[in-house]
Amino acid sequence: MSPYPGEEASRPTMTAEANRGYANGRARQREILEKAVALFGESGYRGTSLREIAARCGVSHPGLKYHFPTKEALLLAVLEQRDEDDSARMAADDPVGVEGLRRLVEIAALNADRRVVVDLFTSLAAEATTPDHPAHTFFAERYRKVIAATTAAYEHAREQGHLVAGVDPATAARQLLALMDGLQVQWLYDPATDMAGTLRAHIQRQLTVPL
Amino acid sequence: MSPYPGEEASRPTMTAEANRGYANGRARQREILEKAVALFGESGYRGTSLREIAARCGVSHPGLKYHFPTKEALLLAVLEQRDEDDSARMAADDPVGVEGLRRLVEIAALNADRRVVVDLFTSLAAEATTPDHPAHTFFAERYRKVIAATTAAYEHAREQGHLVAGVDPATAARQLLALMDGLQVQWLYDPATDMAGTLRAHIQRQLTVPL
DNA sequence: CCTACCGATCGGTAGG
DNA sequence: CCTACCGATCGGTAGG
Repeated sequence: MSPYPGEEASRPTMTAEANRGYANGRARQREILEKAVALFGESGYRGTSLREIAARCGVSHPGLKYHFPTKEALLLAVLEQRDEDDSARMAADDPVGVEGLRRLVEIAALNADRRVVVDLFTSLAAEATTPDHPAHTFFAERYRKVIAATTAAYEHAREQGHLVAGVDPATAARQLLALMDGLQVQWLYDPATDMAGTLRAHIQRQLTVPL
Repeated sequence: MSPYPGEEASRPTMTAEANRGYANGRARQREILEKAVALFGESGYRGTSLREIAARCGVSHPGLKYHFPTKEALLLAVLEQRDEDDSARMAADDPVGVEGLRRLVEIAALNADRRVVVDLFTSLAAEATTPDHPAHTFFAERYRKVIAATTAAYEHAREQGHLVAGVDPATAARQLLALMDGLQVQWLYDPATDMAGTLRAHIQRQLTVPL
């Protein structure tokens, strides 16, 4: 299923030596993804060259293409890997109600130590608003899903009587996620920006219980 | 003062014909800026070539450089022009208190008909978080100024007794601007997003008077 | 994984 | 404003 050679291609006739080579290949792939995250975040997708990424990994640029056949494939691999990491970090698959909102504040707090990741999503989300950008569908889908999940969290909070009267779950969800995105940009320009605290203050004003 | 030749250079010895040429030059400059706004917004600064902009204006790319000596100069001219337009749109130089907050909602409403402008600021603000980007200082300064002005508006509202207890002006200002930025990204992905309405709902919850 | 190469495109300059 | 050019760099490919 993987679109990358050297991974599945050698699997059927795998010997001990091929297996070691396979493990090395995986490590190299992780290294490439790590460097790509940093560079796509710093300079965007369009502003980053495969040669730059390859150089940071100590390989030639066709060497990089041995692991990821095109620049676009590398981009999508980067985004999918980051999404998986974030999902793992969210622990529960569908945190619910006030607990779900608390999770978002925790993520904002964690992000203050992950500039490369914040840089990545901020840069690419803005770059990919054009429909023909290779990451456009990824982000359009991502916004749709995250807004839906956050709306559900607010709805659950309302059912529990934890929501201040007059707060509309769908509107509140869009506000919360817009706030997270906007605070990340402010924080990139001014690291003194308190992302988690500012977010917490916003949510607390919508709740009847302590966050 | 202008860094662009063909504008001041010919001024001292201006004849009727040179004057007409000068007027044509100004019109051409406006056209270049207009096309540059659209392309920088669609593809970012790094993703846009001078040849693309020039082609849309029907000139050669050295022809474009006759008006703007470098790509960077063109970028800064675009940003300065947009800032002037927005300042003019804000009418009063320093809208104050609740009236100042209302102005921000009005701008959000206007922006729903100015995709190119929203695209421009969203793309460039994200791209320019790197300190060596030519627009970095512009945006860092812009955030600083806009946050200060919005904080002042909230403080004025508080003095008038229009602010709900517990709303901190500085925090509220950062929230409001983050919300605007984040909603613009959501709106670029989903034009059904109600930027002005969502913003208005947020502010209304902080006020003791109707917005 | 490498070297060597491709055509395309970039921002900028020379010279008029 | 133009044509013609520069060196640099791009993503991708050939062939091993």
